[in-house]
Amino acid sequence: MLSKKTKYGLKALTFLAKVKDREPIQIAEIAKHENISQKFLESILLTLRRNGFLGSKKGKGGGYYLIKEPEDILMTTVMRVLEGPIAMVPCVSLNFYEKCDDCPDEEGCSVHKLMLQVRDSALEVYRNNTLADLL
Amino acid sequence: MLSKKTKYGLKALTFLAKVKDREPIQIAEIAKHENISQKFLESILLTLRRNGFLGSKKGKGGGYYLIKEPEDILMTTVMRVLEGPIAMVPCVSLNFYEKCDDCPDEEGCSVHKLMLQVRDSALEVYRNNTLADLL
DNA sequence: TTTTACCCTATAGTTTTAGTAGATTATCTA
DNA sequence: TAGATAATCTACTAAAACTATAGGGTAAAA
Repeated sequence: MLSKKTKYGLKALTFLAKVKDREPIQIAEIAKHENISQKFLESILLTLRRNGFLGSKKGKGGGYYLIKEPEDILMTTVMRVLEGPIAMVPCVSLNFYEKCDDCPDEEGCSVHKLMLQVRDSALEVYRNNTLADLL
Repeated sequence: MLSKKTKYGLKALTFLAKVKDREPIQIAEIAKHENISQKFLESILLTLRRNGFLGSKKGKGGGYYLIKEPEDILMTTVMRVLEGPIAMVPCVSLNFYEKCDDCPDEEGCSVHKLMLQVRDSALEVYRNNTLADLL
């Protein structure tokens, strides 16, 4: 299942991508427009800022704004930041690899075999989609 | 993330698919061979039996055995039984569809758009793999 | 001094991953 | 045929992890 964190994060990004002249939008406004718990959204926007997608401005007239062009925001990056590994199993993860402790033979593992294909197919989708494609 | 339930279930299925003449294998043996908690595996095998993948036999010489040919066991079915919906969001699920309560416009939703592609790509993988392909 | 993002903590709820205890059924043996 | 044994079956419980959200205070910008 996609976490609400990711869902909300994606919605916030697409919302901000539509804003004219990238002027700052307040958390409250995004939350209201997208039906998101404001406090939850707060933490999501924070991680999006820390990971280089958004900029922020404090005080009156402040808020969040996109600091990249939507065309340059790949879904692979967004998903990894918000949702974590794209692979469904650590032993087939490119960026978060970990050996299964219960599995002696990775090459002979049926789960490994299947999940490798699933990872590749998901990866292809995410690589072929930028934020601009979702608008 | 893939649940351990699914992971163990897949491992058990591939293990049983390799058994000569489909003779019954005890839970304990599968659990030991695949490093799985026996009691947990017990409940997994039960749902696999209830869903028509396995047969069981009680008493001495009893155990579980495959009742279909591995070539006839599609991963779509297995995944839906063990893991649940293949879609990451209910609003793009074929078998478990549900409307998002926070989302007024499904067609205009960026998450919907993206997850539809992810679902289709995953579905293609699962459709192209039977249990036999994992051996 | 108001407005906004920032930061930390707590918590209710849910899901996952088991573990415990015993009932039930089939087979084997005396 | 009776009883012992071997296995699945069932239900309940529980610990742990994760998710989603709320509260309250701090810092910075206007």
